[in-house]
Amino acid sequence: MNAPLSLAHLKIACSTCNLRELCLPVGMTRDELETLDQLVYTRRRIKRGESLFRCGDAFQSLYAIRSGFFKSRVATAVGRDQVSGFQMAGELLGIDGIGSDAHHCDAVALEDSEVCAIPYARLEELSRNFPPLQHHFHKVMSREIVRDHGVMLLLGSMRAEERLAAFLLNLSQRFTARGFSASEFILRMTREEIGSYLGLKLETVSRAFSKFQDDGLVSVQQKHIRIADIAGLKKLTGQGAQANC
Amino acid sequence: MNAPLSLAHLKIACSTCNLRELCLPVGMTRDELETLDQLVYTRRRIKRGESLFRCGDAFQSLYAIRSGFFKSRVATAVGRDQVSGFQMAGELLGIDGIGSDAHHCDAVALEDSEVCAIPYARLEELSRNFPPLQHHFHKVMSREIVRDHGVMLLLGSMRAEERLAAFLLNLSQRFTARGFSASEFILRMTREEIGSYLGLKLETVSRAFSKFQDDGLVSVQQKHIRIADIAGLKKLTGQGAQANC
DNA sequence: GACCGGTATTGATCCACATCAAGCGCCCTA
DNA sequence: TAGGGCGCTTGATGTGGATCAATACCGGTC
Repeated sequence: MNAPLSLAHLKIACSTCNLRELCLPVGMTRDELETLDQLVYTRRRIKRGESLFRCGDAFQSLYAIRSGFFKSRVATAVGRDQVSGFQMAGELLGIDGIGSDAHHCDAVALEDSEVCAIPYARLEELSRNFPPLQHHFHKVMSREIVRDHGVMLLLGSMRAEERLAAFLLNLSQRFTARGFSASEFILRMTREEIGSYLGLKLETVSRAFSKFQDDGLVSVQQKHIRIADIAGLKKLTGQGAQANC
Repeated sequence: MNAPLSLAHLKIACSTCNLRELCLPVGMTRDELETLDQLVYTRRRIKRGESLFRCGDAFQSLYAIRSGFFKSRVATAVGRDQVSGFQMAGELLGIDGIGSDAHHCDAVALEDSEVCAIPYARLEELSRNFPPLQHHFHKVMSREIVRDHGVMLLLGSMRAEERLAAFLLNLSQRFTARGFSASEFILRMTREEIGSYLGLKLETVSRAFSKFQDDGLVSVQQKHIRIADIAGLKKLTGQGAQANC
C-alpha cells in the first residue's frame, strides 16, 4: 500500500485548461492566467480506490482535480470514520493540511482520476505578488467553511429524506456547473458512503431512494439517478439545503 | 434592533495585547508584531444579546475577540437554524464572509464583549508584504475547516452523551489555553444553544448532564460546571473527539 | 420580599432511524 | 457462460432521542 503513484511531468497550463472557469483561475484575465501557469507543473494519476494522500501525511501541495471523483474521509482513534465530502473536477483537495503541515483526512479516488499538484509554498509566494490569486484562494477557503456549515446544519437538524434530497440537489447543481445534465447522472459512491456523509446507515439511504422513486421524485437504478421532479426535491428540503440570507 | 454599536478609536496595539499568543500574532517576533499594529485600529463593544454582524450583512472586516463570548448561528429559509460554533477571546469571527462578500451567519454576543475590527482589504494587503502573517492567516482558516470536520464527525456518528462529553472537553481545553481552570467554568450558553450546536434537544442535553453528575464525571449547577473526572469524559468519547492520525 | 419570565430538570410516551436478517442483482473474473 | 462476491433492497424488530407535559429554579424587577 501507499505505493508511489504515477507521476508525470507533462505540458501543463492553467491558461489552456478547460476547467479554468471552475478552478483556481476563476475570473482571471488571459494575462493573469499566464502567470498562473507557473504554479502547476506536475500532474498525477490516481486509480480508483487509491489515496491521493492520507491522514498524517506531510502536507506539501494542494491538488486541483482535473478529472475524476474523490471522497474525503476523517477518522478518530477508535475506528469511527466518516466521509466529510465528495470532490469533483475543478475542486481543490488538501486545504485541511495547511493548519498543521499534515493532512487531517484521507482523499480517496472513487474513479480513475487526475489531479494537478500545486506546491503550497509556491502558491503562497505567487499569491503575494499576484493579488487576484490571493483573493481567490481566500474565497475558496472561506466557501469551504460555509459549505461545512451547511453540512453541519444538515447533520444537526434535517431528517433522513431531507438530507438525501439536499445531497442530490447539491450533486445536480455541481454537475450542471460542469456542463453535465442536472437531472441524470451516475453516482460514484456507494450507499454506505452516502450514508456516512449524511450521518445515516446505508439501509436508510436505500429506503429513502425507494421512497423518492415511489413518490415519483427520482428514478433510481443502482447508481444511475434520474431526477424527475427537482421542484419536489427542493420542497422536501424546505428550499433551504444551503444557508441563505 | 440593529442599532449602531459603540465604536471607539482607542490606542490599540497587537504588540501589547495580552492575547497575542492566541490571536493572529501567534508566533511572531517583536519586530513583526509592530508591523501588525498597523492592521487593527478600531475596537467595538458588543452587549450581551447583540449581534456583531448578521447573515447577509456586507463583509468588510474580520473580528478578533478581545474579551467576551460569542455564538455563530446559520439559518435556512424555513426558520430552521443552528449554532455553528462558540467563539472566545483570541478567536476570529467573520471568515465566512470572504467567499461572497457577505456574511453567512449571525455572530451574537453571549456576554458583554469587545472585538478588534480587522479591515479585510488591509489584511490582504499587509499579508502580501508580510509572509508570516499570510501564512498564519491561512493556518487559521485551514484549522477552522479541520474543526468543522470534527463537528461533522460528532454530528454524524456520536451519541448524545459522547457529543456532550466532547463538547465539555473542547471547552475545557480552550479555557486552559487562556489560563483559566480546565475543570471549573461557567457556561455562557443555554442548554438550548448547546443542543442546537450538538444536534440535540435541550431536554437531551439536560438529561446527559444529569447522567454525568450521577456517574460522578462532572458536577453541574445550572451554568456552573466542575469536571470531576476528565479521563472518564475522554473515555466516553473514545479518546477521539478530534480527528487524530 | 413577592412576583414573573426565561431557563432547567424530570417523567411518560412516541417515532425515526438503527439494527438484524434474508434474499436479490449486477459486475467482475475466469 | 458460469460462479462468486459485493452492493443493494426490503422486511421485522429494537432503541435512542424527540416530543409533550408538568414542575422547579434562578435572576431580575417592582
